[in-house]
Formats: sequence, structure tokens, C-alpha cells
Amino acid sequence: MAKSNAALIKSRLSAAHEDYLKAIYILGAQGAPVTNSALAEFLGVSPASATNMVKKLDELGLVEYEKYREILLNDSGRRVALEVLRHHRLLELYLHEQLNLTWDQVHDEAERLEHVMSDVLEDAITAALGDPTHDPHGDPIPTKDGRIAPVEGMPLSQAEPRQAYRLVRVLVQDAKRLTYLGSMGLYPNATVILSKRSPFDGPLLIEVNDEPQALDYRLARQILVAPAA
Amino acid sequence: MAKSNAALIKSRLSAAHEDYLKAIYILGAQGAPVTNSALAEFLGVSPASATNMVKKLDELGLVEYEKYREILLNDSGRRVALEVLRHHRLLELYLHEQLNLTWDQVHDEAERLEHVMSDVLEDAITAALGDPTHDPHGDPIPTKDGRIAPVEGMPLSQAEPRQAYRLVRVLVQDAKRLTYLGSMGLYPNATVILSKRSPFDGPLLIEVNDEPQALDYRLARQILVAPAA
DNA sequence: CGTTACTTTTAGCCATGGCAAAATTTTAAC
DNA sequence: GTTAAAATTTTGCCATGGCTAAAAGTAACG
Repeated sequence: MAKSNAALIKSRLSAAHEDYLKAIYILGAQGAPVTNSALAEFLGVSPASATNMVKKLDELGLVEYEKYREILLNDSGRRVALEVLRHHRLLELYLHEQLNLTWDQVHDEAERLEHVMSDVLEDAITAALGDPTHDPHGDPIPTKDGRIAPVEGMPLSQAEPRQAYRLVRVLVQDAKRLTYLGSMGLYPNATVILSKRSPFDGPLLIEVNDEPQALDYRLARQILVAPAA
Repeated sequence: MAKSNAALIKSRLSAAHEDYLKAIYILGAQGAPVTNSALAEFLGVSPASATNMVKKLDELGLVEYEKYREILLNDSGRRVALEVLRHHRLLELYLHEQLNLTWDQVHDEAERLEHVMSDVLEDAITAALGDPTHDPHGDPIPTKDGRIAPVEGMPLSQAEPRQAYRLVRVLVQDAKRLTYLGSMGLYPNATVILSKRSPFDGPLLIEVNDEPQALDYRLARQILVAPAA
């Protein structure tokens, strides 16, 4: 019942609705409370616009929301958000693996395609990729039934010096920064060693696949690593 | 100058604008004059909506239009229309060849994807397919610089009896009818012989790849064939 | 020609999803 | 507690792209 109801709702959702739900999910996953202004800033719209849309999402039964309070996804809303996120990350991986787009090109493309992808296409892409679990940035791909792997890894900025780590995830989205990181070999599965920290949150000296590199502290906080095993 | 102007215009076009331009092109290619009501019927909107949008396209410099007269694409409009048509047919072919969608599934999917496809993706798909000339229905794919192969073939309904023909194009778009035609083997490149006509525009008796089949006259008019060699 | 039938446009409405500016509520500081 | 600052919502506006109903233009026939 809840399922068919949600299916009915879903078929009437616009790309804007989906973008808001996805944004609420992503902001929520970052820990901080999801306020209308945080949402507005994330989406690049005015706070007034966010308030308006969140009220609509509440009426559609997709979020829990009371004036001046934080926004929470309910089960229906979370399912939609995870489905859009699944589309996004499947597309990113597909575009990268099968169509040879670079990892800095895939985000923007997926951002537009994710809203117009049928179930048939989702399944076809899943099959072509062999039911993958992570996209080219190391972000976990939600499963079709709405489960998602927990966050793994720690920021490279907090790594132990002289230990070998495996790069597991890059949270950076900006295309130019991704190009730059790629040029240093900082892709998922790269082997990274933190050689030396600089004081005052200065750059890190690291080794990427045995090549020495300097890395800005703020970028290092957006790169997640795990002990190399 | 005209080119960069058009590029600026293009970046502001909505999916609706693109759909109208594509529809004007397709209707125009069918020979009949493109009136606002024909356009409205083709797109499934009211005549008033079509009038409205055509006025906007005129203001954008994409069509030549005067009240109560037929609508003509100008060079800018035709270029946009052919680009959208190129996207559509490239996508149909890609979805069919690389992702194994059936030929009755690809039209609706391409209809949505065609409006959100970047140049980078267009080029990647073109490269993956080896710069193809026709989609799975035999429709010619416009080139990137806006040229399109002329209509080839004659309706199967007008074929010479007992002659071998090659099926070159299927104008049917409806998914159910396509499924049905596919079940008879009526794909592009099939060998077709018209065995016998029935009077009063009745069904045709045909042979498809040496299998006898009955075919409705109206469908036969939407199947184009060329002499087999 | 003039009248009628048909096509096309205009006028006025609706929903969506933006915005800025004004009003309100919450939070934080005293 | 009171009050000032900050965050949030309300109000009223805009553009887009639909719609229906009414008005106007075109065409065809007697």
C-alpha cells in the first residue's frame, strides 16, 4: 500500500522535486541539521524558494517538516532520494567506464540524465556494469531496494604518517579540482602515504603510487583513505 | 556571427522549444504544409498552445511565421531541429546496440534523453557506434553539421508483386505495433516479397525472409522498401 | 458577393518554480 | 527577561507553458 502510493507520487515528481530530495539526503548524510537556508545554498536558490518547495514536499508526504525546524526525510522521501542518487552514480560510472568520459565530466552529465532515466534503462545499465557498488569517485551506489553502504574511510588529513593507505573516496565535485587531483593520480584505489604535515593547516607532503606530491589541506580533508590492508 | 548567435539562442532553449522545432521539421519533411493545428495535433497540445509557442519561436528567430500562414523553419531553427533529431536517433541506436533495449523501447527513452545530452556525450556515443548513418528503424541520422540523407525507398504497399525487396525503413513509432512487426521479422534489411494484394485496400500477403505473412494495408504504407540489389 | 463553416488567434485563466522585500520567529547576548 | 541580530517565512511579483472559451480571420459555396 505504502509502496504503490509512493509509486503514484513518484510518477508525478518533477526534476526540481527530485533535486530537493537528493539535496536533503546529501546534507543530512553530512551530519549537520538540514535547514531551509542550507538547502537553498546547496541548490543555489533563494531561501524563499526552498521554503516554498519544502512545504510542497511536506504536503506530498515526502518529508517531515514544521516551520522554523529542520527538514527530515521520511521513508517515501528517502526512497526517492536514494533512487535518484542511484541513477546519478550508475550514470557516472557508466559514462566513465563505457563511454570514456573523464571523471571530471561525468558529474554534470549525470546531473541532467538522472531525472529522465526509465527503469528499463536503469536495469540495462546495471546489467552492463555487473551490478557495481561504487562510482568513479568512490561514492557508494544505493541498491535498487534503497540500501546504501556506510561511509568508509577517514580523511587523508587525519592519516597516520608513514602508513600506506588506499584511497577510497573523493568528495570533491568541482570539475577543475577533479582534473587536478587526477593529474596527481589521486583516484580511488591509489596507494597514498602521508609523508609530512605542515603546521597551521598547511599543505601535506604525500606519496601517490610512490610519486611525491604536495596537497592542499582543504583538499586533503575531502579525500578519504583506508589502511592499505 | 550567425553561428555564435545561434549558439547563444540554443543554450536558452527549453525541451518544449526543441520539441516544437523537431515537430515542425518532421511535419515539413512529410510534405504537407505545417499549420498550427497540425503541429498541435502532432504534439498533443491545444491549437492555442501551438500558436503561442510558434510566436515565441518566431521572436527567437527560429521560424518564419505570419498569422494564419504556414510555419517554416529558417536556417537557425532547422539546425536546432536536426541536432535534436540527431540526438534522438543516435540514442535510439545506442540504446539498441549497446544496451540491448528492443526497438519498441528506444523511442520513448530517446524522447526524454535527447534534450539533456551534452556535446561531449554526443561525441562519445558517435565514437562508440562508429559514426552511424541510420537508427534501428532505418531513419537517417543527421550529421553533426546538419546534413541528412534523402528519403529512400517506396512504400511496401506499392511494391511490384513477386520482386525481392530489402526493407529500408519503418515509419511506425507506436511500441505495440513495432513489437508486432518485429515478431514477423520486419526489421530493416529483411528481405520482403509482395506475394498478393487484396482488393479494397485489404491486407497484403507477403514473404519475410521466406516466411509467409499477412500484413495490414495501413501498416504496409509505413514500411519502406528498395529493390533487393 | 454574402453567408456559413472551419481554422486560427486572442483573452483570460491555472500550476510550477523561481525572485526580492517585508514581516515574523528564533536565537543569542546582555 | 529584554532586546538586538540572525534565520525563516510570508507576501506579492515574474516567466514558462499549458488550457478553455470567445473573437476574428479565411475559404468555400450558393
